[in-house]
Amino acid sequence: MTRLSRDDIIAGAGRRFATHGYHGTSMRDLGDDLGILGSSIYAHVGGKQELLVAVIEGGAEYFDVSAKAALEVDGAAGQLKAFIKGHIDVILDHRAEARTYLSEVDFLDPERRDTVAQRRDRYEMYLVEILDACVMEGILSKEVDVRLASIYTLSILNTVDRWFSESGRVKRAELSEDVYRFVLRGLGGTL
Amino acid sequence: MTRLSRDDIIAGAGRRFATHGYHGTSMRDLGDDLGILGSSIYAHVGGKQELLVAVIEGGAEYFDVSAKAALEVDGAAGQLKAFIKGHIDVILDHRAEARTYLSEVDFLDPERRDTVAQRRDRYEMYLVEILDACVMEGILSKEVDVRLASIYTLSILNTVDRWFSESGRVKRAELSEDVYRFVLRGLGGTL
DNA sequence: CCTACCGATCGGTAGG
DNA sequence: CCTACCGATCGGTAGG
Repeated sequence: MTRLSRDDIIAGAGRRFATHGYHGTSMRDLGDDLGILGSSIYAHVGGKQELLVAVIEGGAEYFDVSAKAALEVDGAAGQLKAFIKGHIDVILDHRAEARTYLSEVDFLDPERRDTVAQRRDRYEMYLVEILDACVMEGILSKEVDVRLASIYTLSILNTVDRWFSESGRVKRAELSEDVYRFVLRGLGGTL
Repeated sequence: MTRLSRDDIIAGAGRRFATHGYHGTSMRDLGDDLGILGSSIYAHVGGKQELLVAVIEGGAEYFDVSAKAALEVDGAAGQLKAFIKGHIDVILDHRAEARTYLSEVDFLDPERRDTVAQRRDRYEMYLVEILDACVMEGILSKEVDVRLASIYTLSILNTVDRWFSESGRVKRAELSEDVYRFVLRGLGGTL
């Protein structure tokens, strides 16, 4: 039994926030999960809100890293494919942080919430850029509403953790491929 | 200043739950919104959980009615169009109930939560039925994974209230049309 | 990380 | 629907 690290506490908070919500989680609940008292958590972090900030910014970071990597790929089609696969990997490999990031932002203090919202907008803009590139390369028609397309795509991607199971019928690689095909075709593109 | 009805209380609860979450809402918060004391709410309902049940089952009912109406339409394409338009109308005309239904189900008592989950599965089955009909009518290919298709479609539909604005660039009728086209094309169908 | 607390707020009730 | 409460739980702190 060694002492817990700050990261352990944050990871535990992420799991609780993702399943029970920020307001549905008490410091004592969290302590129980970690095998310590609720009050002992204050030896590692300043407070409950600080935990939410850490979890959410951790989640945001995963998505940003993934998007930036996707932009490095050659060719718009490859970028779109990488963006989709990257998003699915983040959401499934970091379920707690990703879900908290996607669902609990509203409970951040107003100022921090705005910052995170901007960061999320920027992430969406990466996808818009990629879709624009698809139009420029002639993979997608100029008539495509790229803004709507990015919203549809992210709606699908952000829900994956709600139904996907690693042991299910559909495999993860197939899913990425299928979403890519669905989106590209949906926009009238050529595969 | 006349007395509030039970429905007024439930509507108020829906608004609060949708924006602040079930656990982020206290009976006193709710009373403030309604212009009464938190404790006065107990003259109308048995408790907080009963409010959540009422809001969520109200939301579920709107969706069910909409889906059943869609199934009455002639032709699979028309049914799909009606299902999509109906879902968007429910989510935008009853934002509070719909959002609470979609986001706060986990906070229902276990038994009730299972019932609601079944109801939601049944709603998804309506869409699967419609997509199956599309395959049978030759609008969609037999290779289409109808289960995945229904998930993608509902993912898009369930997120609409998060970004759509009545005063925005895209009109509601255009949106329904656009989602319909996106889905049908995405599945390799013919418009 | 625990002991021993604190004031504030929570869901809810009795009685009118 | 209000007055006047109740015990339980909340986020958080002082001191070790």
